Amino acid sequence: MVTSHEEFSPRQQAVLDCALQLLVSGGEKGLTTAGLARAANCSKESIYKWFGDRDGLLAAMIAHQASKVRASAENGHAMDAAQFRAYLVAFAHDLLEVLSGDVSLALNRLAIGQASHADSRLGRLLIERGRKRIDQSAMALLEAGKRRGLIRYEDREAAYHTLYGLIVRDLHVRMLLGEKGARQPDTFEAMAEEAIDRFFALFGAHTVN
Amino acid sequence: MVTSHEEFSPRQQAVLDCALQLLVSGGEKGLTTAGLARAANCSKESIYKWFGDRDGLLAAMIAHQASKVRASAENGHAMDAAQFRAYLVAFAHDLLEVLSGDVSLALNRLAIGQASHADSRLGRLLIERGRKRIDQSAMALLEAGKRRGLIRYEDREAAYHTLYGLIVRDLHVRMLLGEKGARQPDTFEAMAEEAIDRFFALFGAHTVN
DNA sequence: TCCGTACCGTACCGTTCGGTACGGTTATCG
DNA sequence: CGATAACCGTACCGAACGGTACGGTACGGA
Repeated sequence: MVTSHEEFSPRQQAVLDCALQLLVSGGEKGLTTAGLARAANCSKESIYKWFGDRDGLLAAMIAHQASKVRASAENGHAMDAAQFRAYLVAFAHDLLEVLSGDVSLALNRLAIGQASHADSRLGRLLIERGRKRIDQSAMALLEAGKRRGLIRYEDREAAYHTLYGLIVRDLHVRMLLGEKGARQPDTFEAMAEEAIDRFFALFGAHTVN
Repeated sequence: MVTSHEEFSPRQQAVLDCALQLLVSGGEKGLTTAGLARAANCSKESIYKWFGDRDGLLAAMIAHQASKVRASAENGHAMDAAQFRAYLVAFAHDLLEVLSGDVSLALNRLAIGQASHADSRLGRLLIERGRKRIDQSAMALLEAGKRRGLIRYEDREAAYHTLYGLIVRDLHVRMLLGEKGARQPDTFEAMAEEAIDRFFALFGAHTVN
């Protein structure tokens, strides 16, 4: 049983990467212990020794994937309005890129599929390890913008959730449902710009409210 | 194979309702042909005769559930700003109620879980039969508001998607992931009001842009 | 009354998958 | 060199599930 934040050996990480690839290509039904053992050139016995059981393997996959992305903690320096806006656009663009990624979609599908019968352990893990990081960095950015008088808001969380909604809309669910029209990364740039425009219209310091 | 829009006999509808209940309580793994036959007091043979195979059953469940909700086609009469706003708030509230419903969440989880390996047939069915209706009625409402000079926008779809994002934010995905904190229907009213406030701030006719 | 139809309940079959056990191989350490 | 440990590949087991077949029953129409 993988409890909290143990690190995995390089060999185990390779197996986890292989498992992620299998999950991406074949969905949950495409990820079997026998198939993983064959694809990763390891034995089923090792898989069970390392990860306990299948649920442990899934949890380890989420933890492993989450450990790959590092939070970008910058914007400590002074920034003007244009830079702040550029940061927000970049955040929006990155968010759309991340959410539309193959591995992200596969893991979210997996966790959502499990959410009904198995409590929601994977779902909580996914939110805790994957989303919280993004939320924190974005809210730090918002806080910096407010401190410099570039935006104004009462509730930081509410402002962030509004920003998120303006950026993502219903794209995430549509992509999760497999709608191909929703996955066009070449449109993300324009969508990011538009979302940030609207965000400034709502929270910009120059507006009336 | 259930092709397009055949209707189901009362007996078949009862079985489909039973299947939905099973899906809600146990997730996809909780819905087996044997279990459904036992719960619905019918034979497996009948299930296969009626719906072809398991996929046909799932598709029939989506079609059956979608056939329950009828589009509310009203607001043909004249309305003032307050009424228009009330309609929008009601739409937002209804949307949140629908998306947080047990059956809706279960079906979305099912379709999302299948989206990876089985093309995305169920996903397309869910969007086509469930969402399109909501989208159309909401956009008709927006159009009526624009015609009366209560709001202004260039692109109807863009305005609607923004409205959707302001209302739902990331609540849908969080509920799909099983996060309990996201499902608090007593907060939907306030969320709907806030979302519509922001929508008017962006698209209201009295604002600068 | 007889026949066909639709249906139920159960038994059955083949497959797949999670999980375990075992023999063989490599490598590190004393 | 001998021993212990880690690991691979394969075989194996039990359970569950999708799908099919069959006997029994109620009903409606000729």
